[in-house]
Order: sequence, then C-alpha cells, then structure tokens
Amino acid sequence: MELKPVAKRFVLHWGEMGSTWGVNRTVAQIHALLFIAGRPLNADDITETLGVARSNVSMSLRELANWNLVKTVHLLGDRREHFETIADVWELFRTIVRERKAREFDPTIAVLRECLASPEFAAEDGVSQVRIKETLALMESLSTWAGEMIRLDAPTLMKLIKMGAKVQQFVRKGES
Amino acid sequence: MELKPVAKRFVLHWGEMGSTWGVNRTVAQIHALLFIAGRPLNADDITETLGVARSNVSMSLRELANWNLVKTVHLLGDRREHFETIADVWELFRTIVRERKAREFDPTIAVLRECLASPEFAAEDGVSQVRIKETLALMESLSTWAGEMIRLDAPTLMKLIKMGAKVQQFVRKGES
DNA sequence: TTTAATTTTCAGAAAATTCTGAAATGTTGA
DNA sequence: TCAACATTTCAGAATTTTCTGAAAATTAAA
Repeated sequence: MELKPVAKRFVLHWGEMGSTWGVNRTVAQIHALLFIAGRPLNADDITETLGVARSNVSMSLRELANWNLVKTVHLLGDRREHFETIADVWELFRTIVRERKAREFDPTIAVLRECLASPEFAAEDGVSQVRIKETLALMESLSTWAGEMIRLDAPTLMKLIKMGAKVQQFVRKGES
Repeated sequence: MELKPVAKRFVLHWGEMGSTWGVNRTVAQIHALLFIAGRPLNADDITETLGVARSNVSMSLRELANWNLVKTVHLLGDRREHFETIADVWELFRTIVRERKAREFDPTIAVLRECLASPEFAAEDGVSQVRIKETLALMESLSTWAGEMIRLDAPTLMKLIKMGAKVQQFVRKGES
C-alpha cells in the first residue's frame, strides 16, 4: 500500500512529533496511518507501508491498544486481525487527554500525597512544605477539571473550547 | 547541600516524570530542586546536590532557560550566577502550557496547513482529505483556546479551572 | 489430528539520547 | 595584564530506547 504524497507527509510528521508527545516514532506513525486510511488495516499492510519490521508493528499496536487508541476488527473471509483507530477527532482528543492524565498526573499526585502524609514532612524547610502543598493543590485542581471536561459529550466539549476566554465573563470578580 | 528526605523524594520523582513530560531526568531534577529550594542556587550547589557533572548542569540550565523556566540572579558579594525558577505554581503552569503548545501544537498546525494548501491535496483519498481538515480544525481550536487561557491572569485562570464542568451551563444547547 | 497461516516474544543489534571530563573560553578583581 | 575564578563546549563514553529477525506460540482451516 503506497501512500499518496500528502498522506505520506502526514504520517512522517506524526512520527516525528511522537517523541514530543511521549510515544515513539513507529507507534505514532501507525496511529497516523490508521487515522488517515480511515479503514481497518492488517499488520502486514502496516508493515509494508511503513517499511518497519513485522514484530515492531506487533509491539506498537499493543502499545496503541494500551492507550485505547486502536481496536481490532475482523473482515469477512479474512483470518487476519485488522486494526482501526478512533474516527472522530474530538473522541480521539478525549482519549489522549484521559491517557496522558493517567500517565502524567495521577502518579505525581499519588507521590505528593505520600509526601504530605509522611511523618518526615514536618521536618522539611518551610518553603518546601508550602511548595509541595501548592503543587499538589494545583495538580488536583487540574486533574479534577480534566476529568470533568473529558466526561462531557464531544459537542459540548467542542462548544466550550470554541468559547475560549469568553467563559471568563462567568467568573465573578472578587470571588475566591 | 544535602536534601531532606521529602525534598529528595520530590526531586527524584520529578526527574523520573521528566521523560513523560518531554525533558530529560537531569533537567527535570534541576527544575524540581530550584522549585523546592525556594531560593537562588548556583551551578555548583546543583552539581553537588544532584551528583551529576558540572557540564551537565550547565547544559540543563540552558535547556530550562529555553523553556523560560529559570532566570539568573546575582547575589551581592558573589561572582557566580545563581538560578531560580518561577515561585507561583499557576505562573509555572502557564509557562509550561505556553511552551508545550509551541513545541507540540504549533509545528503540526503549520504542517497541516501546508498539506491543505498543497496542490497534491486534491489527489488524496476522500477520507484522508476530511481527516486532515478535521485534525487541523481541532488543533486550531485547541491552540486558540490555550492561547486565550494562558493570557488570563492567574487568579481568573484558577477560578475557571475550579469551576470545572460547571461552565457547561453557559453553553446553550442546540447552538453550534 | 496435521498443516499452514498468523501473531507474539525476546535476545541482541542498531540508533538515539544523555552524561562526563578535559579543554577552551569568558569574566572579574588585583 | 595577569591570574584566579567561573562557565561553556564538545568528543567520546555510558546509558537508554527502539528495532529487527529468528524462533516460539497461537489459531484456524484441511
């Protein structure tokens, strides 16, 4: 399966951005390929199109499954598993936020709570104590907020995002 | 400068999370150290406390400067440069969002725009065309939204985050 | 069953990233 | 201008991550 020029550009770019986004090149490329193809592909299609080892594709698909970004489907008359990703970009976005929250926030919140609960906490410098508390409070706020946002249905979420800073008119000044 | 137990835990954890957050361990550790110390440290303090090479500290501080996360200060009677990070967690958060947006979003938006503008775009599969357009629209929405959010002053931003999903009451149903 | 197709596993190779130490460069007070 | 101090640079070492290919395991038709 030979990619058309723009699709190729898209897949290669997604792959390059992968490391910034916390997944490796092949994982990101496979995701991009499934997304742009818009139909289920089997592992050999992917292997051939991307020019990587079959085993790499197998591992990367599992990684994408861990991210809840691919699911397997079966085509009539074909034994092989086929893979597809989420078609709706807002749904995709929600999934990525959910997973990144779980990877980038939750573990740190857990550690910070342990720090605060620790008997040694009282012996720390005053500044350190304050900073740890503030960091935890911030991360808890963000985590709660993100959790609530991704629970919204896609159209509502989209409207909120598109309102942008206009929502600030609903924040009463002076209220804490 | 020997770290107290909880501070040490904090710095080590921050370092481990670094790779998830897109910076390497030393960079993340230095940032954590400056944050928890709450006072300007010089490069030798950092070197000694973290047990890494002086040159590594130098490079990492530059990386943090590229992220706008540290600035240098001078103490009276001390020739050496001292480094401090942003004290306010909300300010810190805004800086990180601004920088991640610049690294994780802006380049992709640029590429997607080029894809759409390209003369080859018309020759792509129908699905691919739609998906690229939708991806660009999503990323532009998020980018604009993030840009507006980080422009808010810290107290307003905090209030909005704490409102969480309550803001959805201001989204009129049926409006697109 | 047996056989063929498909998928997964994993040890080691390849590649990429991070880190170090020595040397070069820059800076400031004497 | 010099010498001591401070900082940066960078080639190569160490480490980590990613990828491959061969073998093992799994699955499903014959």
